Formats: sequence, structure tokens, C-alpha cells
Amino acid sequence: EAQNWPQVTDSELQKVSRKATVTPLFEKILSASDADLKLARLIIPKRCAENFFPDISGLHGLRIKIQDIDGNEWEFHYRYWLNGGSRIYVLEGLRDYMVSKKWQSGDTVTFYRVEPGGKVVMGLRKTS
DNA sequence: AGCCATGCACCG
DNA sequence: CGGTGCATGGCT
Repeated sequence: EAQNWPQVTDSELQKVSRKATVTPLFEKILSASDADLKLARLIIPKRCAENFFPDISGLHGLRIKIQDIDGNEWEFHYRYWLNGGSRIYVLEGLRDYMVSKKWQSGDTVTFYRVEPGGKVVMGLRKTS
């Protein structure tokens, strides 16, 4: 009994009880083509992609899991197109998300990072 | 100088 | 003939 009584320092308690930190990464106002259900893809501004999304070397990109604000997890495909000597980054496979959130041109999508873990969360703000 | 919104060729 | 993946061009 006594030997199992927790003897923790204040700083340990702080660490244990600390809430997850949520850092806004970037947001984008949806263009008409971002909101096109047939395309179902979102152009990620280059600087945002390279600063905040995983590095991708090959043209095939990678599958990326992103959680929405309600904790539902979605899986998209993150890749890029070659454009001149540069890249255009694109998040594909958004159709279900778009339908579910009534994603429309002019709305604003915001990406967050949650630590610890580094999970990416996305939220949608409708035009007011 | 070059991003990125969108046009559009071409491949199945 | 619908989508992918790139080309084009408006715009900053």
C-alpha cells in the first residue's frame, strides 16, 4: 500500500496532465476548382505543403490520414504534379469529405497539428 | 519570377 | 468519354 503510493514531482504532474497542444498550420479559401466534386481534390499552396505536410520525393506521393474536427478519420492521397521546374501539391480523394461537410467554393479549410503525435486535423469554416 | 486556378490532351 | 496529369495563362 504505502510502497505503491505515487510520489510524483510537480513537474511530472504538469507533464502528465498537460492537454494536447493544437497548432494552426495554415488555411485556404476554396476556389471553384477546389470545390468541384468531380475533381474532389484540393490544391495545397506550395509553401504550406512544404512547411507543414510530410516530405514526398516520388511522384506517387503518399496516403495521409487526417482527422476532422469531430474526431472522424479520413484518408486522402497527397501528391504533387510537376509544373515547369516546380511542383503543385494536391490532396486527392476528398469527395466523401466534401459531400459530408457540404464543402463549397468560398469556404475556408484550416489545417492544425496536434502534439504529441503530430496528427493533422482539418476543419471547415463556411462563408458567413 | 513563378504560383496556382483552371483548361485540356490523352489514355484507358 | 471521364479523369489524370500536365499545360497554359492570369495574376501578384
